[in-house]
This record gives sequence, C-alpha cells and structure tokens, in this order.
Amino acid sequence: MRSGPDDQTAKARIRDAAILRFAQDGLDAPLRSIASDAGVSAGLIMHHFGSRAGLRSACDEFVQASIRVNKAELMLPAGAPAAMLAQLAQLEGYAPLVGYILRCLQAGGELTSRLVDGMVADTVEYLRDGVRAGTVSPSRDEAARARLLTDFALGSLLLNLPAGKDPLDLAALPAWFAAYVDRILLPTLELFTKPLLTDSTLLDAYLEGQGSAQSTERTTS
Amino acid sequence: MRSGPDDQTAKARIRDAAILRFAQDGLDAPLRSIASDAGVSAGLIMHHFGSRAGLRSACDEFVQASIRVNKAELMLPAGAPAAMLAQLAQLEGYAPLVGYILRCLQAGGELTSRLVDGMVADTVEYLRDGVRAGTVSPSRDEAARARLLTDFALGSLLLNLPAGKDPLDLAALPAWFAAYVDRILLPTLELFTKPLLTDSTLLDAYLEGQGSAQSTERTTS
DNA sequence: CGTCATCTTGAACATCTGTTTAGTGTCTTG
DNA sequence: CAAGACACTAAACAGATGTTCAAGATGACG
Repeated sequence: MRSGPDDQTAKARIRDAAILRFAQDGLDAPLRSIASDAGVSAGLIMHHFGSRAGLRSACDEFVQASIRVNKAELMLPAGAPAAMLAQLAQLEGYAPLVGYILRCLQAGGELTSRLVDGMVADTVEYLRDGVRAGTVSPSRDEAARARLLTDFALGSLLLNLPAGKDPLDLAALPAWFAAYVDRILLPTLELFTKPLLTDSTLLDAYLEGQGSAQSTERTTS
Repeated sequence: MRSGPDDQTAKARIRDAAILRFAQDGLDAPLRSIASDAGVSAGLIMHHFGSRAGLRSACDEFVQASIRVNKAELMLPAGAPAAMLAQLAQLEGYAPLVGYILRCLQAGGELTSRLVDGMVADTVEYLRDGVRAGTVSPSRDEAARARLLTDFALGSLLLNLPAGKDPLDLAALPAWFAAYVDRILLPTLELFTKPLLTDSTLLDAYLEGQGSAQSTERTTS
C-alpha cells in the first residue's frame, strides 16, 4: 500500500513521473505525457489527484518533504545553501528533484517564495557562523545581506540555465553545474575578498541620507 | 504607408499590441487577444507576419532597434546598465518595452543572450571607466567580473519580479522598480564597499590551485 | 469602367489540452 | 456467493489555439 522503494503504487509512480516530466519539459508538460511515462491512463491522474493543480500540489509537497529530509545530511559538509542545489544534483537520482525546483524557481509561485525564504534563513545561519569565526565581516543588516546573496546566487543560476522552454537535460545537469561554478568562482571570490569600490564614498552618502531621514545612526567604522 | 506617429499602419499596430500583450500576459499570449487589442482579425496577423514565430521575431527586432536608438541618450546620465531597465521603465510609454524584455529574459531565448551580452559589454566599459577614475578596483578577469555583476543584477531582478505566469502590471512597474532598488541598495553598497570575507584565504587557495594547474601565475597583491 | 494587387475578414480546420463519464475488472467484506 | 468499494481504462467532451482558406472590400492604374 504505502510507497515502498521496490514496488510503487500507481499514485506514487504518477507523482515521480510528473516530477521528472515537469523537470525535463517544464511545468506545463501535458498530463498525457506524464500518464504515458507512468504507464497509466490520463484519467487515472484525475482519479488520484483530482486535477492538474492537485498533481502539482502533490509534487510540491513531495519535493518540499524531500528537501526537509535530505537537508540535514547535506548541510553537514556543505555550507552555502545556494551550492546545495549543485551538490544535490550530483547525487544519483536527485537530478529530477533539482530540475523540478529549478523550474519552480523559474516560474515563480507558491513554492518559490518558501524555497527562497528557506535558503535565505540558511544563509543567515551560515553567515552568522562566519561572523563568529571571524572569516565573514558583520553587516548592518544581516537579513538583507543574506537575502541579497541568495538572490544573487539563485538569480544568476537561473539566468544562465540552458533551458527556457526547451527540455532540460537532467543527465547533463551535474556537469553543467560544475562548469558553471568553475566559471564564476574566481570573480566571485575576488568580489567577496577585495572591495569592488575603492572607497566608501557611495555607502557613506547613502547612510547619511538614510540617517537624516531616520534617527542619526552612528557608523561603526 | 510608413509608420507615422499619429496614424499607425495595421502591421505596426499589431506589433505594438503584441509587445504590450506579451509584456502583460507573457510570451505565450494568444494571438487572438493581440488581434483584438489591435482591432484586427486573427487572420491578418498571419497575413502580415506569416506565423506566431514571425510576429515574435518582428517584436524582437523592434525592441532591439528601440534599445539601440534609446541607449545613447540613456547612457549619458546613467552608468550601470543593469539600472538602465529601471530608468527606462520610468519613461512614459516605455514600460511595455521593458516588460517585453523582462519576459524575454525570463523565458530565455535568442534575444536573451544578445541582450545580456550587450549589457555585459556596457558593464565592461562602465567598470573600465571606474578603474581609470580610481573608484573601482581592477580585476584579474575584467570580462568575467562584468559578466558576474550583470548576471547578479539581472538574475536577482528576475527572481524578485512579481510575475510568474500571472499578468504583469506595467503601470505599477516603475514603483516596483523603485521599491526594489530601495530594498537592495544598502546591502549592495555594503557588499561592494566592505569585503564580505575578512581575509584572502579562499581566494589565495583558489589562485594557488589554478596556478599549479596552469603556468605559475604571480599574484599581484 | 475594368482589372489587378493588397488589405482584411469571418469561418472553418486541425490539433492539443484538461476534464468528465461510463464502464470494466479486481479485491475485500459480510 | 453477493455486494460494494476501489483502481483503472477508453472514449468522448469542451475549450482554446495556431493556421488555412475563400471571399469581400478598397484603392491604384490602364
């Protein structure tokens, strides 16, 4: 009855096929192609999930649950949660999950906000650890910085993703991730190590403008 | 015959309506809705543009030409090309253009690469000017840095864009841009002014690893 | 006036889509 | 065994969409 690893219920088989198809062909993949992949009729999807939206919801919940489960063991060696996707994609069998998440981020919906918010929360922790260890400098607004870094990482990833409407090659995803990281690593490290701006003229001007608007804030060096 | 500003050819009217609809409802907006907006029949679109793809191509070319025309006067006071979209959206009547561009970036296609490449080229120039003026520190790989900053800016923008599949409110776009910039300005300036990482351990380690792989490269401080 | 090219339309066509429905088997349960 | 609940299918339905087609309008030109 319940979803064992060897023998899958038709409902579970449909869900897995849906995640795979959605990842490969986009979130608007036809129900009939999913049904065909799962070896069932299109009507059975309606029987089990009620509607297309129901299937999407089931996929969303399953993906969210999978993240929750695998997060703990993935965060141990990991660190930067933005790199979590890359690491996760390397794992055997998890490429469809990552592809589905990417497509959700691309389309922007209910899951997107939750996922991004979760990653921002992880980034906050990660940065806080860095600040405590002395490897990361503190920020005037830790939450805003974490949000910015997460948005930068995810947004740049999506922008470079080689899949607009055309199918996404899940098998090539790990190699693509590796190549992408390799491409941005040097400029990223440089940007995070040596200040882009040579002086704090712009920042000071902004802080001054803000300070006059609100209460006078002391600039802690 | 030719597209005057007062009296529009049906072909031009269709193109304008298409850009508007594509910006508002997404790149997969029905041809019939475009035809209705332009006050023509759906068949006339086929007559003038051959197919849906032909209409898209015409829109792409028109947008690209508009950018080329308006770029010169917009770059004078501007600077950061990533902010060009925001400034352009403020201009009366240019919101549909910006919306169309955003949807193209979202979908990723032929235009996307060209647009991003163009912005990267602009960023290269902008950064080079900064380096010359002494306000921007030089990079080991100027091209890669320009690409990274452009990807960060555009990607973050798209990720935060309040439009997945649902219609994009072009009238509210300028206000949204202003609020977005206001939200990210402080962390961005901070990130660009004070190094995120307190020391160059990671960067040095990477450079050493690269240096041993290729020819021994001298780290210029 | 007649004719030809162009602009334009409305309907029809073909296809694809999510969804519904009626029916068939299969299994549990009393 | 009877009966009902459940899994499942095949077909049909209904709507939307890109595209085609035949014909009407319009204006230029001989």
